[in-house]
Amino acid sequence: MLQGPSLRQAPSLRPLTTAHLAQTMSLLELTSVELHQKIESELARNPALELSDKKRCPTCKQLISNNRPCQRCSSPNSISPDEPIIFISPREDFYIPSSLSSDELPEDNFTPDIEDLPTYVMKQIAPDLDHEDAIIAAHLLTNLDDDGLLQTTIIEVAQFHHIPPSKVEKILSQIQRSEPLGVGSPNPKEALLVQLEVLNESMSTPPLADKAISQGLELLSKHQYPELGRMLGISTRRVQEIANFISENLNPYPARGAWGGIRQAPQKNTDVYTNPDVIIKLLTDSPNSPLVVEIVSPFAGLLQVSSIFRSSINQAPPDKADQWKSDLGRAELLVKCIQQRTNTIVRLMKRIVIQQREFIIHGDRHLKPVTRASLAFALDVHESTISRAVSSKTVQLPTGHIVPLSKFFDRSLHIRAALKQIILKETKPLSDNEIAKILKKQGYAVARRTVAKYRAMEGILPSHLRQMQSTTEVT
DNA sequence: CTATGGCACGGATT
DNA sequence: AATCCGTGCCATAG
Repeated sequence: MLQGPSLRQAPSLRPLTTAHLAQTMSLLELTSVELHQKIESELARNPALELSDKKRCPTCKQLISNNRPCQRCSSPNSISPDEPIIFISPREDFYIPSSLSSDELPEDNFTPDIEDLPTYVMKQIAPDLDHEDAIIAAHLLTNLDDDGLLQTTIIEVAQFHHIPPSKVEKILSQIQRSEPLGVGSPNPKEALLVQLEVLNESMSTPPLADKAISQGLELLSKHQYPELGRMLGISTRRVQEIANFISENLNPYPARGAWGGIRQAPQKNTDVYTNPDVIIKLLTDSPNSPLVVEIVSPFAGLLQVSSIFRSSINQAPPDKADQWKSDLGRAELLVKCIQQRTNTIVRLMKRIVIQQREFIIHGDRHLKPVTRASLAFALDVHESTISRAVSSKTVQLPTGHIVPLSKFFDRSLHIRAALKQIILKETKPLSDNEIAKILKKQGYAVARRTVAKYRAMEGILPSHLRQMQSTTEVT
């Protein structure tokens, strides 16, 4: 043992702190779903961990220790318009398997109540169907999951009704083309393809986007853009554009945008388009109302070290003593690190939400370019901390769109939004050079080459191909 | 000749 | 240290 100069801490504490740091870091990178999984597996393995039985306020889901309503809900006067309301939502109810959820799922008063999905869709297509078709449609619609994806197969339905699969297919494609677009698709991939196809009728879509989805969805969701680029024979940047377009305009889980639900069990979790980690809403319809920021943090406040386990640590059988001890340490560490993770995210989000209020409410054009580094400075944390916290997390905006948190750090988003407007308002197709000039007038000094890049990123065709296409409607 | 896309370089960002 | 992004230069298409 070295006699180190520092006597401030017991030697055994040393590795604990570094482990602590390391784990905090790695936890920070996890999305809420990933964290949820980790906690669950840890709960199953580690007897020192348990979930407390604290109740949560039925309206705001904050933890409450007794039967009093939580302060936040009982004193709504304390909110000032500029201060965002931030709270941490365990949301564990959404992860409960369907057997329990059907009747125990509490009202979700963060999303507007709408009629249930099957009837909503049925109303749209009913006029086009005869009686027999309607029965099939109903059959299909009752087999949707909460994401709006089909849980049965075409063959199965066809056999059930003794009709050719092609007929079922036809009806299904009608369903897929109604709102929410892509509903009834058997998988996210097909949902995306349908959406892309329909969208293509009204606006320009990036070339090869269909191939990227049909052949490279795996790579796409893993962000392996260079890889995918090679596969399709296009540049990485192109792939990036496609990916942007998809996350902007398409939704692999058709019902989720309108519905905003969080479910989804062990599927692939490295996906941008899955459950949000943060949900931002307006408290009221007024654009001046404060923002409500819900930070999804699985089991927040519920996970704790079992006090029974802790107090009986001394009575451990000799052969198990080490094991117990390490379990206890592990549990304490995990709880602490999760707290820290949550704390970091809360501070981060608070700052972002205040800074980017305009953007959140009024859209892309109002995003203030802020680098992670400057935010790190403001929050007095290391840059890498911000990077980790931002990477791979997603936010649901008041519009219902789920976007990557990194969108808040897009340096050129506001310019691209301005560009989109210019194109939208143009009467004759403007060349990149002309667009660059207009942008310059608006205060965005960008090179003509850059305009071309932005244009491509937004999936806008070059001027000579833009000619006749917007004859549909202009108001 | 003009408009655009590819490639590559250098500086900023992570 | 690795990656991203804006730009300039050049080739190609119309």
